[in-house]
Amino acid sequence: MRHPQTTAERHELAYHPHCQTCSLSSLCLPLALKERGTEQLDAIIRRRAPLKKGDILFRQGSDFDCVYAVRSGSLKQVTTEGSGEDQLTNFYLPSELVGLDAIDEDRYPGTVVALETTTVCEIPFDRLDRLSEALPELRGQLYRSMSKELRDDRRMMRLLSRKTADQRLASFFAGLSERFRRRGYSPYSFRLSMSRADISNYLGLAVETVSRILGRFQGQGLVAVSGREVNILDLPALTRLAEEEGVH
Amino acid sequence: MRHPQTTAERHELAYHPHCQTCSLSSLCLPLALKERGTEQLDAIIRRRAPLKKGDILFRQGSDFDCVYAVRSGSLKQVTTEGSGEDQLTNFYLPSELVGLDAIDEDRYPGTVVALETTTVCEIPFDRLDRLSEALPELRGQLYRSMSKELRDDRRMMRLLSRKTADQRLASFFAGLSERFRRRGYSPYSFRLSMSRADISNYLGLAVETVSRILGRFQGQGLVAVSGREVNILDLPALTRLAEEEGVH
DNA sequence: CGGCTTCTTGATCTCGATCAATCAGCGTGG
DNA sequence: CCACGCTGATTGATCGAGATCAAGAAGCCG
Repeated sequence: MRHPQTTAERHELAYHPHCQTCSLSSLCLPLALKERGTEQLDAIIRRRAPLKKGDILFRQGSDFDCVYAVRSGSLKQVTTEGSGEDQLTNFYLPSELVGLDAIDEDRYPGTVVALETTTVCEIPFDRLDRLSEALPELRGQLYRSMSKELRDDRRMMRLLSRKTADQRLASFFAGLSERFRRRGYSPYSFRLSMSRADISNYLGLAVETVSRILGRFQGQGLVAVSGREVNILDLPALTRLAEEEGVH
Repeated sequence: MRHPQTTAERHELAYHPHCQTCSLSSLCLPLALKERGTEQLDAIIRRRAPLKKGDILFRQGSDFDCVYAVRSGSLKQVTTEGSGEDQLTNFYLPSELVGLDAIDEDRYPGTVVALETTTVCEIPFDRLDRLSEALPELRGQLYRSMSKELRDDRRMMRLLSRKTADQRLASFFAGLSERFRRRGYSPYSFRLSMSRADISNYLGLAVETVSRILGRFQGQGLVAVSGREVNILDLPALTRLAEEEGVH
């Protein structure tokens, strides 16, 4: 299909992703899949039309049928409980799987919103499950994704229950830096797709606190922040601060 | 095997559990398995000798090979990071699966300790995984278990980042009550297997705070607590308090 | 430009941590 | 059976990190 001519063919190129040619395949579900497996996975995946900033991927409480792999961009998951305030429970970056926490109750436990222009691969879960029967590597990768998310959650609980505001911010930036590095982007210079309000909500702090500490970090020469543009100046110090023990 | 005579037979009865006769089968992995599947699952499960209070099921960092289903008793998972203080990330009650967060890194991310005399079923994960290939219901149950743990983690994050100390305690008791109810025990009267220190660590509070609030709850007629003996007097009020919105 | 939202900065107040005894439970050995 | 010592639980007094309240400043888009 070197010279796509028909609209059908053009549509196919535009909306049907190929794991084989995806730059994320070494981080995403196809990890460890042989060619044949990747093809089978390809067959059940659809790429949704790109989401614009603020667009909703799915709403809290709606019926679960698909998990999504982030292809580009980023999203946040927000849970509203009771009469109450929202809780931002996760940010999702390329190659990460969204919606795994919906399997148990058969409905999405939070609303997922694009933070910028974002493309995702849509994977019907029942077909993924059936495919995982025949492909042990795929099954393993699924178990591993969920297990990793569990571990990350535990780390987050530790952050929320034991770390000071400074340590939380430091962890957040060190974590982002590491995630960008893994994905082949600069770990030192990047643009935040989330607002201060998102960050503070996620870290369990007030917006004002985030702002103040960012200012302090700037003064200490740890980072240079201008709006959403971030330059990490002293990653080792940041990491040290993030891991440094309690206030005891 | 009505009259076990040989030591081998007696050993078999003592240490080889049977999902078919286990009172937890409707909550645990065999959920939704047909007879044949349950037998296959039985074949790979071993029951470990009972753990006594304080015994360690596995240590943080040791190689992952088995997940464990709690049969009776209870355990806590504790993670030590850096030079630092422990973080209690989970309590496990009968029918719950322990060790799912170890799959990704192939080592246990925390130490799991028995809080009282506890029996567990030991399930080699590689065999469980292979069995899940042939038994879609088992696979589904595994996915669901992990998914549920993810959801519970998100709820915990919400608790840690948005709830006051009173609300945390109220959530904790309401949650325990519900878990006991599910398992067929009284939701109103039970014995805590964990210490105040465990509770406070889990909830991200100081021991003194837990103690004080427990006293206050007692005064308000919400619960009657004597040592580790708990009587829930006003569950609706407790639930209301737990869900009640922010301090805004 | 003007009307937004988002971000920063400053002043005050509060919840829960910390410090410090005291108390209760409980196993151990005399 | 009781004194002793240890660990865990309660209670009281103080303090501080970070929330909240209250303005400004700076983007951002029509």
